[in-house]
Amino acid sequence: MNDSPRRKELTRQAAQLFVQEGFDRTTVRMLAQEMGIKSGSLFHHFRDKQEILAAVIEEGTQNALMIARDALDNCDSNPEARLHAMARAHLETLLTDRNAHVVALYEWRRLDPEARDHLGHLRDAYETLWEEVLDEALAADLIRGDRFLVSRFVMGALNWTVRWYDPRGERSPEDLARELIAMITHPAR
Amino acid sequence: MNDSPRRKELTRQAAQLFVQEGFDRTTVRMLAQEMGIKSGSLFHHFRDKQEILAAVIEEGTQNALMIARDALDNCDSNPEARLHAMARAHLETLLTDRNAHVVALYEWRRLDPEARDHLGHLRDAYETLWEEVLDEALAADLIRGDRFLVSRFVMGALNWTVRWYDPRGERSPEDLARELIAMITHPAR
DNA sequence: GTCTATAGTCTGATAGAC
DNA sequence: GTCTATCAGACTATAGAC
Repeated sequence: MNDSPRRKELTRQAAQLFVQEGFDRTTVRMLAQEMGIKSGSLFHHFRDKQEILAAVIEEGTQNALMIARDALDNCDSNPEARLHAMARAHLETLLTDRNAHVVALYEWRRLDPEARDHLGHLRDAYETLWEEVLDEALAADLIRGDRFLVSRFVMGALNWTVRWYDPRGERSPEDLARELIAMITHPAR
Repeated sequence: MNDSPRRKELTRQAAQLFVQEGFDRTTVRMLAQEMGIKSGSLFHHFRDKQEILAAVIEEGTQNALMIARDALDNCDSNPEARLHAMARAHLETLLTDRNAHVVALYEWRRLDPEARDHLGHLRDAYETLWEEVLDEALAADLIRGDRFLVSRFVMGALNWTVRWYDPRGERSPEDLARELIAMITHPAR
């Protein structure tokens, strides 16, 4: 539709509800209430409920991509540092912001085919970034295994944190990143 | 309610739909059609939709627990063999049967508080099994790290396979288990 | 850009016949 | 144990006034 600041703010609020309740359980009335408007007014900003989901997922993936690129640009160039930067960036978008990126990962299946098609390249760009960093780690013998499987196992371990992580606990996303890297890397010999 | 063979069969069919569509999107009419009856008849077997979910999750967790115990009873007693048996059992209940255990993991949040309370001990028993096996691996220096984090990372890597695994592909659950163990273990030195 | 009002559909669940 | 018929409520989305 458009990408006014207003729409951006509404998208941000929708993301929070989608994480809390799940997309299917979130009604347009709940969304409108969260936004401080009536449900009818919502459809001035979004064509339908699907479009809200697409906006959230686009926002979440774009944001994750940006933060990951930033982190990679500002860390040491050795494979371990890059791996750690990538994992930390991923966890921070999932656990600190706790919003749009979670929706992108957990509600992807709810996108209709057209939206999935339109957003596929964004998702691919993010996954490619991961695969590059993992390729470097594999080439340096920091990790061992099949590239495809390693990337999926690592992403799984990271993405599942959403289910158990307690932000009020004593572990930071950075702690988690460090521990995961320690678990899967073979120290220099 | 009860646990007749009929109810067991209906539960099995419900599990399949819950995996395919998600609990929220699955209507009682869809469930009834899958079962070959009309929607009104469904409520002769289950009090309400919630009870169907609870039945599926109970079945899925109990089955996973049974299969895991079997696998542990019939494998070598060294920590690596036990870890492998556990991972393979977990993946087989998720990827081969592709049913109730997936629902137990992915729709747990949809249980109402009473059901969650009633099924909590089953879930705990299964997680305890995992922690025992991981403790042995940690004690043997096969894996390194914090017990809590290691168990969650491993379960995350395993549980996430549901999202990308293609049963028609060339990798078996056993292959996946072997590769995951290889990734996280430090070979004897 | 937001409101009120409501159309039209689908939902989980119940009642009573067979 | 299954059926038909239906209720009452919730749902997404629209129309038109302001």
